[in-house]
Amino acid sequence: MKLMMLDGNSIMNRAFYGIRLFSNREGLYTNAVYGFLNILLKLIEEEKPDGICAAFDVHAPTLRSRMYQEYKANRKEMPDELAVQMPVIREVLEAMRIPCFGLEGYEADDLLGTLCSKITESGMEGIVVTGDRDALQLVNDQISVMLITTSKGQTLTTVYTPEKFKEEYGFEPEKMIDLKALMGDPSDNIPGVPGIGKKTATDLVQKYGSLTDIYSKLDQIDMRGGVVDKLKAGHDMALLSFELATINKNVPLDIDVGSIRRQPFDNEKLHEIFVRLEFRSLLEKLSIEAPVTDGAKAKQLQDFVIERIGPENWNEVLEGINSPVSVVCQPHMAALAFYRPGKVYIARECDFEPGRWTDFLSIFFGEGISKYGSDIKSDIRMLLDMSIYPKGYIFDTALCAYLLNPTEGRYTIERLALSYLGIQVPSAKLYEDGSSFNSLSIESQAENAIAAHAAALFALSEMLQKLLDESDMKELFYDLELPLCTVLAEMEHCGMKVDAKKLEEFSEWLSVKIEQCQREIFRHSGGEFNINSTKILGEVLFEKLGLPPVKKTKTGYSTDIEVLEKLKGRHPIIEEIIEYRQLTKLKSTYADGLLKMIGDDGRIHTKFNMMVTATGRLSSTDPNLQNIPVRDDLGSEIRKMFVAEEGHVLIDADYSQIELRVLAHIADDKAMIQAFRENRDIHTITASQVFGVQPDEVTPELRRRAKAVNFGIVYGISDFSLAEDIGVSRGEAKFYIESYLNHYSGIKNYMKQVVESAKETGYVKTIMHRQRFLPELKSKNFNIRSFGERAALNTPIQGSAADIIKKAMLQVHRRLKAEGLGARMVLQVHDELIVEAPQEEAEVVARILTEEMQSVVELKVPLVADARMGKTWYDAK
DNA sequence: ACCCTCACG
DNA sequence: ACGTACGTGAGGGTC
Repeated sequence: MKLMMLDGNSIMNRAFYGIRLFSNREGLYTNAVYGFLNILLKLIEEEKPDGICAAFDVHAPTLRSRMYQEYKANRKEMPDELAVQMPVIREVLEAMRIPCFGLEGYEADDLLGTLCSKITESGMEGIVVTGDRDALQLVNDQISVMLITTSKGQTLTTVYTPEKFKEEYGFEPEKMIDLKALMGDPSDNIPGVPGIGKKTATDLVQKYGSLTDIYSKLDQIDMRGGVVDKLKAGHDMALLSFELATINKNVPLDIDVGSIRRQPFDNEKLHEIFVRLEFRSLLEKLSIEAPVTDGAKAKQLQDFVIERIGPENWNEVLEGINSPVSVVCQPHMAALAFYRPGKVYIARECDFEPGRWTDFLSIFFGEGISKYGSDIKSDIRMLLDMSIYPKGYIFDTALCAYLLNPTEGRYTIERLALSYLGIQVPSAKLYEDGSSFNSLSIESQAENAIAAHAAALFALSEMLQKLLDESDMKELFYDLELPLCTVLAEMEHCGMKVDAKKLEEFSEWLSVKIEQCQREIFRHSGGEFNINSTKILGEVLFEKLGLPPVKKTKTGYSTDIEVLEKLKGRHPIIEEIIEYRQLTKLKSTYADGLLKMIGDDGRIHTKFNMMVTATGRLSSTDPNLQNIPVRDDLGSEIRKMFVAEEGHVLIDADYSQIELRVLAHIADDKAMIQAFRENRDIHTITASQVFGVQPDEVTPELRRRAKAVNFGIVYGISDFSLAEDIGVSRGEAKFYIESYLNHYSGIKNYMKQVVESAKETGYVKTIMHRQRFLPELKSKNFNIRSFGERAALNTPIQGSAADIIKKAMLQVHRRLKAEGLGARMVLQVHDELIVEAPQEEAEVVARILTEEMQSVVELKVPLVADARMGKTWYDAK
């Protein structure tokens, strides 16, 4: 009979600090609960205990706090983000039928100690799980202690048996108390003997035994560093700390340890809790199904028949569709399922004659059939790749859920069904692997899974449409985001032409340079090593070569560009490393990275993601074409490899200062509005105002500083960071900011007002009503809260600029189509649009671009866009 | 899986 | 007194 005893507070603490902070959609922090459960589930699996229980601290004066009043006063307060999770874990443990103990006036330690002594008496076995080394004093032949540590995000467990303890510490487990008495516990603010650290304390206990022994043999102690004097002086402290470190094993706790047995979880309750906490992976791991009795919705969703569509009946079925259906497409489009209330139809390519499949798809994806989808941009892209031009999509659950809360991360049918409907649908993996779908039988898992997804998608569409109707984002969704799906799908489908040969040559040239550079580095360091490893590079620079470490990271020496710049001139190796970094970055990420992505058509087809950013921007992946080098000469060579098709040109149009213009508009700042209306150089004007000189007296250096201030304002500035950035003193930076805000008083007011309003409502909005929730603003943690404030300031600016260029994309797309041009939009880079156009359309297209980009919205300042053209992206920029 | 570094707006 | 600018994605190393 083995009983596992959890130190609730301690494990929650480890979990909290071991995992990055996250919360559910309601802003309830859940990371510690999540981490706790992962640890617990792993332990249950590995240790297979017969019984489990947990002990918690109860807020009340404890014996320890009475003994040592400073103890309580000095003890670090539990952060609020963790405190709110304590009742939640209690609730979860109750649903798992794991008894929790807490007793006023006693700490969890003491309860565990008492349980252990009961176990020892009754001849059972016990294992204490905790993150607190104090508990090691409980180790004996029947009791082991599992110590949980988190290091670099990994959770490690070490089981201490008497043997293991002795091996590590060199004395018996119960002498742990004597050790603590001498060395104290800095994390708990227990003092120990002043001047005696871990090393000396361990030596003392090993050589002389218990605290009593040590003090009775003081005259025999032969150690350096005035140890004996320190012991004499700290005697009282040692006695007090001994008391504090001793775990009470005789708490009045009326429990029969033998009766604590594992019981089946209350799955219904767990399901309810996990849905609320959004612990989808745990639901899956524990195979907890939704309670079927959970209302009509769940029933309706399981209440459908599956009908196969084939060559013989598809015409008839499609003709009978007169209301929206929800469609789930399988990757590669070898199969699809669609739902109308009560019925799921499944169509598979393998059931159709060659060529007939696309006929079917063309009709199904025609205007006549209204469709709900999930991530329809991807579906449209797939269809375009099959030369089908889909129409009739009227809703997208993923996109809608993203608008409702853009910081959630993923918006799959599975996840949305869980959080919006409280329903578990089978994993999409069952049908997403196309190869298996073609070989399955009617009742197979994959078929049921895709059908269940289609059904859930329908219910989700109805629910999310309602939520959208209640929001003020209907227009944003139906007139901007939804139509943009087609535009982006077309851009992905079209792709950008790349000169593979030139790119390969560049890669080879880089290889040669890298080798030279590497040789130089090895020569300077006097040996070979992996320059890519920051760990080893740090050792070489700061230990072997003895250079001064400028800055540290969490895990060691920092070797980033800022550090290297500071070390420049102190050793010739530094410049070589800077060059090496530049060359290898270019080769691996850009030259070789892009070469891998060139398709059979000689073009690169990036993916534009609409549901990633917190602000409403797009992002680009596989490959990322939004971060192609431009800021330095060698890097921008890459842009020469992006070329226009034969007889075509690239036209690149970008907004001038869109974020500052948006800021001037939102903040309604008279001075900045005027500057933009007069079409002045904003950084020069800023410099003139902040530094009190005439505009024509603004030196390049002053303009540079003003530019940094302008950027800083947009990001939510601090004097410290601005000082770092432009290399002036903090005081000077502070003066710049104050001066700036005095001249731009509208911006000063805006900064104050937007944060206040966000704190009140919990969210911020863009000019087109895109919203972002900021639960961070409620945090008691200064850093988290400050982050929330900067995000509150920045999101309306960055997000409104994103709204604007998205609308511009729709208008440009429509114009190009309406005017029957052969030009195609191929790329968007946040404030920049790139179009590939037949040579003869160049001038017309350049004009369309600037016209449409400038006219999307009427702000208090003009929007300005400039277009350039060339055979390569380099030339067009 | 996470960290560091570095590319972009 | 805190710790230090917003938003992204990719590659290579480490554990």
